[in-house]
Amino acid sequence: MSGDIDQRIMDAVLAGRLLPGSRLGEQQLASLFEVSRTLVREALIRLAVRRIVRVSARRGWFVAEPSLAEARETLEARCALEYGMLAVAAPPGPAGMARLRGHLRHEQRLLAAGSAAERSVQLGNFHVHLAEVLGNAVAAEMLRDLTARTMLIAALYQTPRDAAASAQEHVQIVEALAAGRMLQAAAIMRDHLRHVALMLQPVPAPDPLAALRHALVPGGTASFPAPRPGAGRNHMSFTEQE
Amino acid sequence: MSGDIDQRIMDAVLAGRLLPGSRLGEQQLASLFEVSRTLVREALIRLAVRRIVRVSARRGWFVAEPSLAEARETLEARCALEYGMLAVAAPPGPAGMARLRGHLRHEQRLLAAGSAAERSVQLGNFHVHLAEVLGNAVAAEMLRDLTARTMLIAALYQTPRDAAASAQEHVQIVEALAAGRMLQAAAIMRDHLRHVALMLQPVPAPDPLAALRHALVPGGTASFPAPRPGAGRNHMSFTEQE
DNA sequence: CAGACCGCCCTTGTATGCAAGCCTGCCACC
DNA sequence: GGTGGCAGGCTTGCATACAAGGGCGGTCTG
Repeated sequence: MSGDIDQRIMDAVLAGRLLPGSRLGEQQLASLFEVSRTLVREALIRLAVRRIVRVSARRGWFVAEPSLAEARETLEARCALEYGMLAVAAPPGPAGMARLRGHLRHEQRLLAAGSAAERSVQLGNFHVHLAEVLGNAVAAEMLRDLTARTMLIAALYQTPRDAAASAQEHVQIVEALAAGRMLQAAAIMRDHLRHVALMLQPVPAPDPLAALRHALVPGGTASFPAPRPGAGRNHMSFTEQE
Repeated sequence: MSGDIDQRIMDAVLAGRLLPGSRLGEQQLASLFEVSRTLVREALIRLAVRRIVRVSARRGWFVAEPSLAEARETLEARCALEYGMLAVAAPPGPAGMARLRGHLRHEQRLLAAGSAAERSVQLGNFHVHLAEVLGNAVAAEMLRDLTARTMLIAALYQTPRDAAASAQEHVQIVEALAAGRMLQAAAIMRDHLRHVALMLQPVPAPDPLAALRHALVPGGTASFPAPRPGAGRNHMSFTEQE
């Protein structure tokens, strides 16, 4: 299949098994998947268009590391899209509401007993499902990519935000939807995403040069670029399941 | 360069030199650009992710022909995104306003003397520029693709809508922005895009089997899929400029 | 001993070769 | 004359071979 390898890599990213900056060697992946470099390369090209990976010419492929500015713009774009989606759309029908409520139950289940990665993924999927329920597959697809990028952003910049708080805001959105108050739902969504954006921390990761940099530049923090977590280090841990 | 071929093909699509359904043979393009099939193929793969082209396995590559349902969803997604973008963002600064006004002048110039294709492209670019002026490059990039897809949609379904009307609505949006009335601007944008959506005509093209289909299925129109305009026919007309 | 230079190795970039499938047009047969 | 089958050619799909470039380590020199 065509999108097979894409999905395998995507899954690993979403599950946090591949962190931002992880190296993705073409030959390495080809051996792992037992195909030629051609198919791996095509998959990586597709993922690059979606901004999940990036290629540094003749150096290698890496899981994307969105800059802080890009992170903020991504969340702002989500804010615009999802706010507008709710403000413009008609309230979902009973079937749609049932589906959303089912997803909320799923979220609660994972809050009680689930890995952090699972929780994050499903909290993101809420937004995709919402778009689908509102009848817009095109927006849903855009959100699928945007939420995936949000996972990378969270891995880089997000302080351990309480997943329960996110889930609670999802509940409020669904309640507003149930009452047919689309503008209220939109407003909650806007604040929800802005909350996430406000939680972004400029300092992305433990920095091996932190002590030295601090000693040399006690006041400013912007003089030296800080390397990404494990940039150049190999985070590969696919843990194939078969 | 990497995105070189992509852009050449994209330009041809935007200019209307490549219509929806046009065949894009790998070897044909490779000869034209004087590269191997590899690079052409990679470019086509990238464009496929962006939904500008599609591949039918072992049959060939074609310029995308969005279905009517997909067309409506694309416009609705744009509606959501652009409405939300305006509703959520802060008013642009003086430099941004100047840039928008400059683009409006450009539109007016093309209305007076410009090809239909040029007009359409620049009317679409207004939306991209707007996103950039509002400080969101991520949304701008999404809109770049969405407006391109809108060109394909227009080629398939749009009745000759007066370009002047669109341009006039752009003027109104910029005026609202200048007054700092973001919600008003958002509302105009929403209606603007809904106007376009309402103009979509279910019948995409002359259908050589229309008589036969009508004779066999007088009531329903959904039993037989209708072939796209010139499906299988070759619309290639790159008219290289060099 | 420190620093700079050089060469090897590992990476991606590009082209090409071969395999597989589909469409079309011809031919034989009914 | 019409219809079914078959084969050839043209298409993409995938693998592999080769080219080009950068990083790193060793070595040589000051």
